[in-house]
Amino acid sequence: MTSNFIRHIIEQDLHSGKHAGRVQTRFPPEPNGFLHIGHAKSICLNFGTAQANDGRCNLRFDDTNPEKESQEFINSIMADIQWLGFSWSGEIRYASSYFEALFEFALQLIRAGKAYVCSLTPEQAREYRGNLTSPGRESPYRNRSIKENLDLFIRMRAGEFSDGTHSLRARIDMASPNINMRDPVIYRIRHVEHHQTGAQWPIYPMYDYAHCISDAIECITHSLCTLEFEDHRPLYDWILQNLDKSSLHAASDGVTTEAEYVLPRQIEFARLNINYTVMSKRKLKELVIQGFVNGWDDPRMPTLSGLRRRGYTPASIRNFCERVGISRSESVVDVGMLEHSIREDLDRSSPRAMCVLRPLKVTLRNYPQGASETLILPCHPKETSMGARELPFGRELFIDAADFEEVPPPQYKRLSPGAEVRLRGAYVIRCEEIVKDASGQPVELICSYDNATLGVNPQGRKVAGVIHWVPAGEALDVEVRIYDRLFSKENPDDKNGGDYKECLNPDSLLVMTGCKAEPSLRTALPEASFQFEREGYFCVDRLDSTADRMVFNRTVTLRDSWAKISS
RNA sequence: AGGGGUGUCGCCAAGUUGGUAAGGCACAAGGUUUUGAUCCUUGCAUGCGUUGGUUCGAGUCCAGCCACCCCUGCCA
Repeated sequence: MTSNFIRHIIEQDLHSGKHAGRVQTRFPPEPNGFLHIGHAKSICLNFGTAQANDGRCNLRFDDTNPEKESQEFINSIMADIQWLGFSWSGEIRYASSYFEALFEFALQLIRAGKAYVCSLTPEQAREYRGNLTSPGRESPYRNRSIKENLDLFIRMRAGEFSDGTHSLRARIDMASPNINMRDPVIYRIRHVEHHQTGAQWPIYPMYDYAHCISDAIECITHSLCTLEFEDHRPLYDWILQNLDKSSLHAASDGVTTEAEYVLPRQIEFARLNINYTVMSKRKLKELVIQGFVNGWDDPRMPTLSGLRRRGYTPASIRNFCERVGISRSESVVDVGMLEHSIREDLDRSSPRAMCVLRPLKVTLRNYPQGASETLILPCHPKETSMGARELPFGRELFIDAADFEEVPPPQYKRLSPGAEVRLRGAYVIRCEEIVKDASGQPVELICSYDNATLGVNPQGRKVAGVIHWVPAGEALDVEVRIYDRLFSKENPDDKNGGDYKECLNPDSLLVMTGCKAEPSLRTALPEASFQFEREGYFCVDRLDSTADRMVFNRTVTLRDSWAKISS
């Protein structure tokens, strides 16, 4: 476990006794889309930090903008977190369940002269805000009396005003070089139903206002978020510091005594980027809505539900996140790192099987007509505890067309005319004749087998190549979906390259039908992973696979040093 | 032009009082192997954005410069 700056901060806090040894984090998604692997980094960080320090981690839906949110997303987020292997502390939290408290705190700010109702239109407000280099101007409503502000704000809540006519603003500093401090809006009027609170509220708090108070209510000690919120930290602190601390404590879930009640600290870290994919919810949503992929859980998507369907395991994703680390520098992680993580896990855990993607018939002419035998193959080369499976062997087989070359390139170890190759777990065969169709394509290989080579190497010669095969009669007809990266450019977000959708990889999905799988696969359950020997890791599609038409998704290929040599 | 950040090997990333650059991925070369897989061994930054300075000694301290990222939603 490599160290990082957040672990350092927590160690220091633990050492100084800042929170009396307490570590409380939270994962605060907005339910406006599916979780992706970038969220996994945050989940692992937040839940992992709590776990490592005997602390707790809440799941809190940051649901302050009902227009974009829905219960469907809440459900998927909960499922994904559990699938990843984490469990939140206590009940699920919602920022919306703090609406009443949030309203009371707003009243408190107004009474202290720290907030006012502004009646500028959104357009005017933008104009008054100034820009990056010039300061803003104070709103003409900035000096309304406390009494008037109270009256107006209460009427806002009562639903007397239409959307956008008024807003509640924090009274900070219109000349601040930090634009977030130029009297930020903390409440807006929105006459829309909320997925949790229904039609109860015509006003909704803004993120900056709701988030810090929600943290304080939940007695969060370390509020971990991504770098883009760095500029918001002064506002986060301002709001909490301008509220009466004992009233915050009173509204909190009461874990600590008054003396121990410490305000949460926001700490930012760099978000995860991976090459050959996009990581913004907006773009992922666009891919779904415009039909470039088949839903949020399309196996090509970097969403957790997509990765799951692709065959990624929770452990592989957790290991990946650990490997990538936490820092404050923006970076782009090579997708090879993710692939390494899943290969590492699946190599250890998945049983081996054979499946021929592009069947080429092989007839063993010296194998007795009508005869057959049953071979026993181990399910894993190292893990003997995984047992063995049976495989029928006979005169007619299928091998993969990719394992035969009529004119073999240098160093070729597979089958070619006159050459010998080992059938995995079975005999050594020699290719003696090629049967071709009208166009000259090989359709069948007539071979001989050496019946002295079952389980032993041939005498006096070395057979270096080993290829996979299935029995022709008993093989299962299956569909195999070959997935590749969704984008063909390393950085789809690169503005110079035009719209990110222009570099979608046209070959990101290849559906192969008529593939031949060994019969032991018949009982494979949805989501089960296998290594199809010499091909890669595949899983049974959890949604589309049926007993009479099994569907396997390619999770990732095996490392392929031959591909490097041969090209 | 203002504010906030970041720059250590092709990609991530450690480096906590200045003492002479962890680890992972990738890559390369060997070895084992009935998966050209796995596994094992070895190699891979006299260099830490850059230029100066302080010091016996600097990735770590100081100053200047350069590059890149974020900020002008009543989004989060």
